[in-house]
Amino acid sequence: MDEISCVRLLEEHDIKPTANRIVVVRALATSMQPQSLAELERKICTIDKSNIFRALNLFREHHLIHAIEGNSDGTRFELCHSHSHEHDDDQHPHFYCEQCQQTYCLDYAEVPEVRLPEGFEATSSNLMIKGICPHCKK
Amino acid sequence: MDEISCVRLLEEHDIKPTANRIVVVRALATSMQPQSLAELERKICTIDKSNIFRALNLFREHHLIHAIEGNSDGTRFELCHSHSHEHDDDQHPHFYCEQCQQTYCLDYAEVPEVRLPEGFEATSSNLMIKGICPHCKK
DNA sequence: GTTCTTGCAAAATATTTGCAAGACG
DNA sequence: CGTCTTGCAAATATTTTGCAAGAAC
Repeated sequence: MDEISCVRLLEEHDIKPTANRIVVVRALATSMQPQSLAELERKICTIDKSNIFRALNLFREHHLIHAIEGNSDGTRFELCHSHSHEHDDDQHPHFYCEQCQQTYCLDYAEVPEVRLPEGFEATSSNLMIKGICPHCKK
Repeated sequence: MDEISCVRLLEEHDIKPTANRIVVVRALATSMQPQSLAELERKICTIDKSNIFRALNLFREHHLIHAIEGNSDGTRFELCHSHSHEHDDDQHPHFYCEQCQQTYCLDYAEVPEVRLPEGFEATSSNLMIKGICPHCKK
């Protein structure tokens, strides 16, 4: 994804496209897998981690990215596929390789609905499958 | 759960039932919800956190408890319902209340199978639903 | 000038390990 | 004795905040 597209993406989500933010979005956009703060920190050595952190929080508030938890190692982030500015309706399962610790998106599949007991109200759901990926299995 | 049952539970999983371990299992057994290390630390003020930590790790290795991730705040632990010593086939969804930060077991439901791409091999899965619980909704 | 953004440092948390003393057999 | 367990301290890792300098408007 080029710089122009990154700027547009930020603006679509009402985020002022500063130099740092463009770099962070681009790092997310060009990653095949959801990235953790630590991974981004390693990739983007020109920007301080506190600013990557702040950018991620901002992106999250503006529904540009969403967090994926349950990876064993920290939270990871990926661009929302849906373009809604209000909420993120794109929630697919993920696969976490216990060997190489990569998180893969299983975006062909849906997270199935679970009937909740009376009074519970869901806002999001997260299905994490763990195991060994093809690359590590060999 | 009384002390005798706790001892038996430990022994069934080939864990030597020391005084500390009995206290930790009991704390887990008498909790309605999965507990985090921090919560256990607060409940069990007689035992150092490093030992609670080591007990939890040991229990996990012996498939007496399993970890539940994706709570936003750290990992939580609950007794395995199945009595297998080899692996844990009891994997039900959980509900995390974003208000009170409690994790509820939805143990009436199953975590549905997701078809994985060629070469991926699953060992466990974890479905976490977030939202507001009845108690906080009022 | 006022507000927003940035980098650095450091606070606050959370997780994990080292080690010596003690318990257990 | 030798092994396992425990408590305390401290190392690590992770997440988050404070603040002053600079950029943007």
